[in-house]
Amino acid sequence: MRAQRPNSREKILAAAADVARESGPGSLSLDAVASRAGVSKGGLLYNFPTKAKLMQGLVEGYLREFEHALEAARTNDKDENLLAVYIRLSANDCEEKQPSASWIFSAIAEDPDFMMPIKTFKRQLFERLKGETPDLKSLLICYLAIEGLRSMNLFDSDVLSKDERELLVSSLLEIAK
Amino acid sequence: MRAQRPNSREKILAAAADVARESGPGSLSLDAVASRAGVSKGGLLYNFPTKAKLMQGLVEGYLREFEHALEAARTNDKDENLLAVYIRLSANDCEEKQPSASWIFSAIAEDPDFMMPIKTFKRQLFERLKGETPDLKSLLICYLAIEGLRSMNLFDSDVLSKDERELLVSSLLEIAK
DNA sequence: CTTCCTGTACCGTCTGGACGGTCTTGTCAA
DNA sequence: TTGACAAGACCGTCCAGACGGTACAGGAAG
Repeated sequence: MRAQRPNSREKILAAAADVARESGPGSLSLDAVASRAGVSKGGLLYNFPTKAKLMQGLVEGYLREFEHALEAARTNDKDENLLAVYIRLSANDCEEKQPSASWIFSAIAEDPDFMMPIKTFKRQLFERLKGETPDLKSLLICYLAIEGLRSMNLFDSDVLSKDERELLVSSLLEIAK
Repeated sequence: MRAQRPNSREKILAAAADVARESGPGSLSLDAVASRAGVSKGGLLYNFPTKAKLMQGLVEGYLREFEHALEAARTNDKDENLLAVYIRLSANDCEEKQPSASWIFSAIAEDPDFMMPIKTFKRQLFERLKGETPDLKSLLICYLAIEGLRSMNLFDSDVLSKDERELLVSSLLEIAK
């Protein structure tokens, strides 16, 4: 299953994300992705035999990346608790002006079931956090606030100023400590 | 501009929301909406000359309803502060198992610009909250956590149990006080 | 020879929307 | 009271375009 011509899949995935962001989530057509990736439609359909597989690939890549980032940040700050690591990592993600994952809307429009891996991933993460965080109240507040931050980033909604965002994050880290 | 056959517009709007929820946001076609509303396609296009107008109608109705609900809850608990009212109202909205506004994904897929009224509305609401809430830190945490709750409801993601949700809300109300 | 692609031609389906016709309702003059 | 008439509300049909997907002939590289 691994290892076609090394980077073709990655290029296509990146192209799909770009198209979704720039042309709008509803305009994620195979032709657009193919031309953006510098690949013919036949080539695209060789790597992803169907549009559903493409979406699935996007979701899996997203989850894989997040997991890696979390583990990396974890081993970096070995003394910090998991919740704090998660807060910092998410805040970093949301720093980028680019919504970074607006292809999610394409996936949902295509079929809401594409979100299922993400949902179960989040459930597992939350369970893990519950196991490692002593105070449930603090966890709930921090987790939900981060969820809110991610949501605002995803919807490209900039109601918070930079200062406010920083104040929020530092407050959450205080609570998580 | 007002007053067609009294309730035809409302019926169509409700039908559109139903179709989006049941058939998936990507399957919100005019035919589906028309048949669901018990109206011919011609009749639908008479009320909403274009699909964009339909989406616009959904957004406006959503905002109008929310505003009314907020004002109503406000006059009911005249002594409570705005943030607490907002928290309670949002928590109530998120109680429903039905995502209630999953047509939003349809609108985004159609054209992300449909979200602009919602964005400016939220910005205004946040400004209002800032004006009426003494402690910025509390406001940020509460507002973002509620945003997170709304996001989870919208994505139909049930990582929180009922008890956890209630604990969260009571904690937020404590902070907001 | 196999793998990985390119390029093109094509098909079936769906969708937004334009269009002309139809039924209903209100208005007003005689 | 009645009949004429116009505007409003809605129906059914049709169409051009876009899209996902298939099929197939080739070509370059290892």
